[in-house]
Amino acid sequence: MRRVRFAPSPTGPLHVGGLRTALFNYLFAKNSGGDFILRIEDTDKKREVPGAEQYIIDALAWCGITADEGPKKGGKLGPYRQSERNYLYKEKIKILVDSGRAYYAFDSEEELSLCREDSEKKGETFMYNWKNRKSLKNSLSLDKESVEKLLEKGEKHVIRFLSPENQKVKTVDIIRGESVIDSSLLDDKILIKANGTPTYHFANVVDDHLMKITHVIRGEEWLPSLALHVLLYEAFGWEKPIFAHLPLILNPNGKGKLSKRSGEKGGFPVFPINWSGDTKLNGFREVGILPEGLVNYLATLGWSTKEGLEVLTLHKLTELFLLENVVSSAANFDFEKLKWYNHKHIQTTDGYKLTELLKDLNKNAGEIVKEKLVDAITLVKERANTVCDLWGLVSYLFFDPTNYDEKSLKKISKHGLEKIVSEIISQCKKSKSASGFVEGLKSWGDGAGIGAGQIMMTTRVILTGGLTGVGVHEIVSFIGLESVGRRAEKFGDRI
RNA sequence: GGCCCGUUCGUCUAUCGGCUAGGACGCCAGGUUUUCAUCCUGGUAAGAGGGGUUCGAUUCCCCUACGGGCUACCA
Repeated sequence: MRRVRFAPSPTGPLHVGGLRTALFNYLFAKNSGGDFILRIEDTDKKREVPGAEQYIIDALAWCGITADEGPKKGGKLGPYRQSERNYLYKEKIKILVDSGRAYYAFDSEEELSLCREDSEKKGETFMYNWKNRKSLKNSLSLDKESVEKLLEKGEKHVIRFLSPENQKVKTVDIIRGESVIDSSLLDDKILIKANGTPTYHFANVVDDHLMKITHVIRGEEWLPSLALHVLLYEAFGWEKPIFAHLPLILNPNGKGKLSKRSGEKGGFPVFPINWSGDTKLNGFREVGILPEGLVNYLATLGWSTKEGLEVLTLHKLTELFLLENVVSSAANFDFEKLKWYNHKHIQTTDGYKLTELLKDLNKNAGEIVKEKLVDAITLVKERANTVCDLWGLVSYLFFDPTNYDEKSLKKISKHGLEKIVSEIISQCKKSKSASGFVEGLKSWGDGAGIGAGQIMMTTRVILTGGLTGVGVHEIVSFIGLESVGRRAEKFGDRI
């Protein structure tokens, strides 16, 4: 059975890149009834942000993605926070040290940054590996006794992986295929930091093995580390999972990874839901995007169905998802297309649900009687791209226009205007229903020699303040003849 | 700089050696809507460049260019 994991760091709100990774993991697992595991990679306590873990869980839940095992949910292969698994890393690193695949290094950070500066001056990149490890301060260069003495003394040290000097490392990524890396280009990565906690590379491999992860699906930024991870598995003698590196999501112009800044510049969020940390941030939810729309759009970034299907629900996506159909090239984020997907999902969402969402998002809408608003929204929802759009589409059904669109005024003819307005007012008094009103106006027009189009356009301007909106008949029937009369009088006063 | 990954319409993508290069978003035009939008129909627009391999390359290989990622005691 497939077991996959999403392993974010709680360093801030989850952005769409991370969300897409989570989504693909989830779809892949659920496609075959496998397990989706949430693991919090909080080994770097300095960077941890309060509330971030909860945010990740909430954001995923909003999208309909729930973990089968995780820090809150529990599970038989926990704990699911790396900070609570240190005893396991201690246990496993011993295996590597004892077998000579890892070693103690006593170089201070200052010493190393001096080395880096030195190399940089020569136009080189400093690497801690087979080339120079013998001339640095570690258990390979020092004799056994002094190493023991240093350890006894409690001298600060890290534990590094001993990268082989001259080995061709074959890596396989099922999206990109095989690749061979020369291990002499690798450096002796730190596995255990001076404070005794593991780095990503070590914790990741140990946890994936212990949690019986079958497929590692993660962002492309990990591709350069794949050879190291493969070497780590081999050093332990563990079976490797299958690796898949997802292409990155880039800014709309293709320059750089999608970032908060580019979202600000382009006028769109990059987070699923609002973040209320030290800086407040809007999410897609707050600008009126449905989780169904976001999920659908994200799924098409780097993946597609053979049949070219476009509008799909989460449920349908899990049915159709194939890792083989994931592409290897990065995708530019396009808010316009997201809005189109959202538009499609709004059309199939019922008016009641949309009303609740709008009431949360818009204070004015919150004050309107729910049943009335449901009716109005049902009338207009097929036109909206976002939940927020709904308000603009529906407001003339509740409020008299306060001003009239210039262009629309020009379009309705000047002469006869007063006659039309007063006829509208008198029809309001005479008529019993919306259809009676419309019919009455039309037949009056026939007699007076005024075209029906002209009358309806005028009525529309009176009712909406412009030449927009649902059918005149619908508007009249929704707001009632009394309101129509009032709006006509207000309009009459204006001209 | 070094290493790695990538490159099909403006954007997301299809094509697994035979192509008049398909679909979607966007944009434009027409129709429906006595308005606007929705909706429908049509149009616009692409294989980065150069070498190979082949009867035939968008597809396979190499080089170049461009873009991206990594290069931390961050993940």
